[in-house]
Amino acid sequence: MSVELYDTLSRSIQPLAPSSSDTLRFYCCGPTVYGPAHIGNFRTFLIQDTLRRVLEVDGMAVKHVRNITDLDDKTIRRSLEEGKSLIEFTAHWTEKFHADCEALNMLAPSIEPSAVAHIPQQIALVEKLIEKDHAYATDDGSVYFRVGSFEDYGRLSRLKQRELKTQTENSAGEVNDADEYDRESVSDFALWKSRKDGDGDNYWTSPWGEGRPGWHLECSAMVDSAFDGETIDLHGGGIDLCFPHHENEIAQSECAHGHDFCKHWFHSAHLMVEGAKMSKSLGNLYTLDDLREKGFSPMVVRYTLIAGSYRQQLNFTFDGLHASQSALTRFERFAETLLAKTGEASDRFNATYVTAGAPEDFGRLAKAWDALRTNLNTAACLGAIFGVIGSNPAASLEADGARAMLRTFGSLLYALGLKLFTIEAKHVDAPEEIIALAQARWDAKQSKDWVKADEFRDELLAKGWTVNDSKDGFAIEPTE
RNA sequence: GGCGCGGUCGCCAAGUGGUAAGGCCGAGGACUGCAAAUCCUCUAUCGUCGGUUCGAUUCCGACCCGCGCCUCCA
Repeated sequence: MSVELYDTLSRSIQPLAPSSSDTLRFYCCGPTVYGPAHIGNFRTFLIQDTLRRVLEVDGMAVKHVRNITDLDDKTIRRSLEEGKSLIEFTAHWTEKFHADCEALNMLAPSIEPSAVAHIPQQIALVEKLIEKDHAYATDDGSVYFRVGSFEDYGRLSRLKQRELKTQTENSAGEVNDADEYDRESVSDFALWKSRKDGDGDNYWTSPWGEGRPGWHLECSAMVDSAFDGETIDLHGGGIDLCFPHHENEIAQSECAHGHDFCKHWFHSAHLMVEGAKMSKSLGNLYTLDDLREKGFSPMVVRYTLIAGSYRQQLNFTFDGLHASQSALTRFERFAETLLAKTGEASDRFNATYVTAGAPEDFGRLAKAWDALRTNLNTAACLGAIFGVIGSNPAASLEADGARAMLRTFGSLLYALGLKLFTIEAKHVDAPEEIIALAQARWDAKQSKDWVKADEFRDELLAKGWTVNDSKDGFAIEPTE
């Protein structure tokens, strides 16, 4: 059985396989680096990363390309506001993005092209489209794609050209005014934007004058560049990009090359936060750092973001985050139980067992592995793993059996991108006074003076500290 | 209006034409001086109404409700 995935274009689940060569060509629309990425962005990137890992464990070679959008209205505006060059500004946020990706245990893409580094390719693509009469320059030096010249336009999102042309206002109720931009049709979109005052130094010379590329064009050019203009096998992105971004990518690339742009489209649903649409004004737009400050480890965030069906909206809540934390702890307990049988230490678990090398037989965890290969059903996979954990399989295993199960469990964790034993403990240093109180309580406890010991505990509690005992000592932490 | 997704236990969430995985929370138990942590056990007939069928949560139809996209938001 190969890996199967829902395809937006055919509206059906299709097996994934490289069309030519033996490597799957996989392109993802990456982040716009004008600030820290939020968890909604990461949900999409994490799902893509998880799919890539599943393919890898399944034995398929994948060329994974994810671009950096460093040239658009937002990056230009923000960099100017901060008085930085575009390069300097976007380099900073690209670096931050990389750090977050690493924390979330995401594999680095095979190639990570940037829009600014592909200006000549973008200009060449526009020239080709003008040559073939699919694009036209306007008096102000902009170039537009002539949507009416591409019969298949709207195929991906199932929007009919006729309806697009007659649509006179957008969802915000703003009028789509064709005249303002000198476009032939309101549905025509910009390939090249002529230089505006607000662009600062961010303009390039082109056959149509100074200006900069349009956003949609960037992806088409980077796909060409990374994959030699060949048809790609799989293209991913958030569902919001389906129209118009991906529709426009298809139009540009197919009109320029005369062959299919992409075979299989992979769209992930959006994230809601506490039941509401994520937005800055609601104050529910979280970054990874926000959650870390609240004490949630990146692995807990990853678990939360991939635990639900990727095609369904995920409602991100702090309840959910806590649930993930508990679930991950149970994974760790399970691993520890098995490790106890093999006599290995838990700190070697990730390096030894969490690898892309798949066992021939997933044994009792076969159901969990099959779930991942069937349209990336992470929820069913996790459920199946817990089903096995609940049956306490370690009880009847000797060292060899435990090792085999650790290997299959580890492969699943690799595919899910989850590392165990990495949860960052909240470590808060207690003041002297608190430590003294806790020590006094411990001493009272040692002399079996329970009344006194409890008094000390109440006192600590009143001061906001909780004390927990273990076999040979105590730990204190701020009460939640 | 167009395109699309969804309504399953308090919360989250799989799934199948033959009588519902799993996680969290909660309850009970074990352990512990008491707690905490951990372990064990327990909790649903699947939005409404029709239809198809021996049998539907799963297929079809209608309806109700929630949500996303519809020109540059992952």
